[in-house]
Amino acid sequence: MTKGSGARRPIQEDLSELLAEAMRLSGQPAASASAARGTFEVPREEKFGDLSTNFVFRVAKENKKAPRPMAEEVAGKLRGLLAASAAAGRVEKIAVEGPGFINFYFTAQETASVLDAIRSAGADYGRPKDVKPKKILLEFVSANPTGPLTVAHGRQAALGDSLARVLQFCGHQVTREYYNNDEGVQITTLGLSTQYRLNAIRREHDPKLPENPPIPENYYQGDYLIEIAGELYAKNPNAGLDECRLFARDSIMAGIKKDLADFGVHFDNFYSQEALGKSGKVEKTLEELKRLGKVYESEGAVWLKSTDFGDDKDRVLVKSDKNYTYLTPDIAYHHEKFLRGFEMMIDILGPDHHGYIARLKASQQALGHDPDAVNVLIAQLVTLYEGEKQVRMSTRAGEFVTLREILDEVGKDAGRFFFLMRKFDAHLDFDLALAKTQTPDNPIFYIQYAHARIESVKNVFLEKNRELPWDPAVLDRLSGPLETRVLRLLGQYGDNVQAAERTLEPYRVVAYLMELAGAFHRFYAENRVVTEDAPLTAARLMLLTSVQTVLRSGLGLLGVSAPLKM
RNA sequence: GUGCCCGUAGCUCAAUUGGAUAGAGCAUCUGACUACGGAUCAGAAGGUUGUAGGUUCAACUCCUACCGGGCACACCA
Repeated sequence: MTKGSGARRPIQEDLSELLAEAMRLSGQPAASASAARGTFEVPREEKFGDLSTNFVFRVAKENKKAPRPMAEEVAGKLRGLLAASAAAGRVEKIAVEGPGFINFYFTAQETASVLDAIRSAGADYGRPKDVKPKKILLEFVSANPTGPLTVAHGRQAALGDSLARVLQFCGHQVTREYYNNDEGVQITTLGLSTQYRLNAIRREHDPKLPENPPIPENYYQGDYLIEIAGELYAKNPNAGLDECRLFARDSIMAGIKKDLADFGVHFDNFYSQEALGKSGKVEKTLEELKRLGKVYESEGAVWLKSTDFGDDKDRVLVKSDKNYTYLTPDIAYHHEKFLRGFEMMIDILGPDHHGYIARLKASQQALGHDPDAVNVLIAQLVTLYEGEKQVRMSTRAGEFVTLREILDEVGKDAGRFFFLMRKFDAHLDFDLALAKTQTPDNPIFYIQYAHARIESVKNVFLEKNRELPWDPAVLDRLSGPLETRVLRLLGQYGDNVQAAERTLEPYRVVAYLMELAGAFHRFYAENRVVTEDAPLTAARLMLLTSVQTVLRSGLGLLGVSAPLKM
């Protein structure tokens, strides 16, 4: 068996050395291969070749020379050097185009060699090689256990989970954590609201009891508390306030965990704020800040000097009634993240937390940590549509669309996919009607269908053959434009994954998969795969198998299934 | 009022973080099944990138001002 060409080093390495040498020959000193390497990119448009460099522009600027003639000269040297280099036979053409770009066009064999790489790497194909592994704490959802998860949490859950998958795929060590805000004012209000509902139920059973007053405005209004109070009534009709609080809190949290599990999202750890408080770590952190001289007392309250670290005003940590603000335990929590040895923290929050970022980072800097290690991603709001019609959402009177409803309506795959389709900092329009349809208009089906369709073709072949063929010698049969387009995209998978890792944006994987699926469908519409021509059949089956591998890998990064049949 | 985000084709969004003639999908119009899954594919049309300046070989991208939309500005969480 021949050794796969995927084991060869990336062609950029060879080309950057060549380029540096060509620059030297053209009388340009200080042109290092490493400087050249960073300038290579895959051109946006296919007609500009497989790889492109704008290196000449950068050098021309320093030397105040016209880029185009300089590029011509360098390209001439490159052509001369190519034959004797490691890249010989891999590059078909070197051309100067536009204002001075040098474009490299690969040979058909080089383009098709990606299939070898995919076959030998399998599920590992596309894993970036030059990513420095980090210990990352990814905190997301972290919804207060005062009500069921909403669509907004759904988006955060899909984003966080997919991001974790991308980061792990790139070699990072990721811990998924849910900060459980299980004590404090909101939970107290939850207890009161539950008690209110319990009283109402008690009165139904015993009309002699005094009538319930109208429900106070600041109480949680949702019907889910009536249900929970009903369960509590069955267990203990005379439950006191404390029992109401704990019962409702734990019952809601159990529901949240169920929703997350059904959405395919699991956490490594649920970090309890209550436990944090009891551990004394909040006091210790506060002491630490005092020792460092970052807090002061004024008007009976304790303030953090966050303005020293870029915040627009100082923040209260201990109120004049001696209670902590929300910020204080959260500072201790993030301090703990550093002490637990995490090098990078990612917090996914809703848009209402925008103003929170500066003070949180300031607090960590005050404690001597690197504020840039804390990455806060603000996931923008989701607007639901049913076709053209907007689905109204209102937190008023406890009316909102829950994640559970999304799950019931469109399912896990379509739900996750739609939440991931856009950049997280852009508003998301979620069309429930579209997510439910099984037509090519629906991008999730378009991609999954490509995967299932390939399986179906493979099965047609396997009806008459024992196993799928693999023969690198026939790869030159994949030279048409539609095949080339697919091959090129396959080669770009790793770059796209790495872009998702660098920008913390899983939507890049979504966009890539749509492109790959499209290129496959176009190829498939024009070409019959299983024919009498055995080498051609083999070559095309190799192409399809590789597409399937990459589709499965990419869908895996989104947490979306890759069905064999639909 | 102050700060942050956004403004790209009729609609929803891209544009490799400063690169080449600003690209897709939907919708519209015109086409393709004796077919391994038509649950698919091809073509046409659609733009002064909110406006006006600036920075440079090169600006949707960076800077300034203005216009329009969203969000945040608690001893709430």
